[in-house]
Amino acid sequence: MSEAFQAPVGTHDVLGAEAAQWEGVIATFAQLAYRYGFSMIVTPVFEEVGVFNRGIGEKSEVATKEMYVFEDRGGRTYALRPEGTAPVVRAFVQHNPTLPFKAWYFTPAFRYERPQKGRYREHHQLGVEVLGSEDPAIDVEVISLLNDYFKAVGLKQFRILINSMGHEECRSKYVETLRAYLADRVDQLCEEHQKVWDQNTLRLLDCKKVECVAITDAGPQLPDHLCTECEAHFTAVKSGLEALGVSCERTPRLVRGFDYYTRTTFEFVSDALDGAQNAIGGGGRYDKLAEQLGGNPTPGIGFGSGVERLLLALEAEGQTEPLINRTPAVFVVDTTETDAASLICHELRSAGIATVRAYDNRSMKAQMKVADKSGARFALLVGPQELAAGQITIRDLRSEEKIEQISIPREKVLAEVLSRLGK
RNA sequence: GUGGGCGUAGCUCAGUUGGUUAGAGCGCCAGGUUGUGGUCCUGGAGGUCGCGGGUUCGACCCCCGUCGCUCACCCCA
Repeated sequence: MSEAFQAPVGTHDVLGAEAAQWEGVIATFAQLAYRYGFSMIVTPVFEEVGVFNRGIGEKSEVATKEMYVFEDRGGRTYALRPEGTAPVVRAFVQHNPTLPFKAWYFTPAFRYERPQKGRYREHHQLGVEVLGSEDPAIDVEVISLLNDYFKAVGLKQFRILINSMGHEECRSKYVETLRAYLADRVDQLCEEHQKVWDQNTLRLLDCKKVECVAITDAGPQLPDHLCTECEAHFTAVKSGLEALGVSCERTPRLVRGFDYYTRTTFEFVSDALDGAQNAIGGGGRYDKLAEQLGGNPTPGIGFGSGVERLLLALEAEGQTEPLINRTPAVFVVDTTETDAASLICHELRSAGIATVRAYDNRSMKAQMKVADKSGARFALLVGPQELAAGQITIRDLRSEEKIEQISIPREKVLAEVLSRLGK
């Protein structure tokens, strides 16, 4: 046992019933993103470290302590992506596509942290990015998409927190005011922040310690420092969402971990999940990011949503049924030791019917047991009798009381199965 | 990075104050039913008790270390 390998710390294999759930939530997202006019984008899982450092902030927790950074054999320094936005913006800058550029993705993300419930070293995100417009209608569309998505997968107990960081100027003015205010009260902060309060001052707003909450509550507030344009933008987003019947709570404390955010930021939180890891999706505007990554100034907005967290939230709400059916329609039982099963399977599969079978010439009883467990609707039986008579026996595996089973000519099997499946 | 809990069959777990061949349920395989699943009955396979060291006449049990899992802090999806 000690000789066998296992998945690295903080990573997980997804298989079996869980995999069906993954397929369901991913397919639902892809479908919805298509409806909203997004195309899929695939970018490398690793990038030059600068892509992340410049975007999410060199002093941010994620960049300083949590990135998987490595040097390749050519001496280049790369990082495994800790989040999904920066790579998309990098690709956008590189290819300069027509605007607006709307892309969705499904990607793993890597952060070197201590794993716990709802937090892993490798997790997966579904997300979208829109580049090329600062129209509040886009903010509305992006938030509405995520809202529709969570509803589509059956999530009920979630809320939307929204805030505006203002553009660069509002933001830096506010940070200055806040720092000045805090400078006189450092000793009243929580132990941890007394040491690091001037490193990333905004993050202090996110501190849950009573000391910090009390001080920041009494201090200068972010909404009071927005310029008229930023406040107008925020108001437009808010009313746009209301028009769609999407309600959200303005949360001045909502300060997200990446430096690239400007103006709108938002977070979807699940009330079915315990406090610490309750964010199931989050994002915001990043109007300066394209520039920071060497492109033309281009506003953008997007979100990332954690698949593992979403699944935890669904489970916490008691919803464990996959959104997609992955049980086969037909199971072929063959005891003739010929290629009969192989031919039937191929014929049905070619006609679009999910068909499975047993292998290794097992007894009919054994094959029937496997058929039962497969969840297939029908079993097609071929034994020496059927082979000699040119027939196939079709048996309904779902009939609970009476056993329903008839034999039909071999050449009529496809038509019979299709009609029984209502196709 | 810091702290708590836990590592016994594929899974969920028992295992008496350390005492001889380590158990159950589920799952798996075979048979009962010489061609037919879901219920039932019988039998079987499967464990170097995470790994390494120590204490002891003797360790799954006690001690130390290590690896892993898990929960929390921090941070975030």
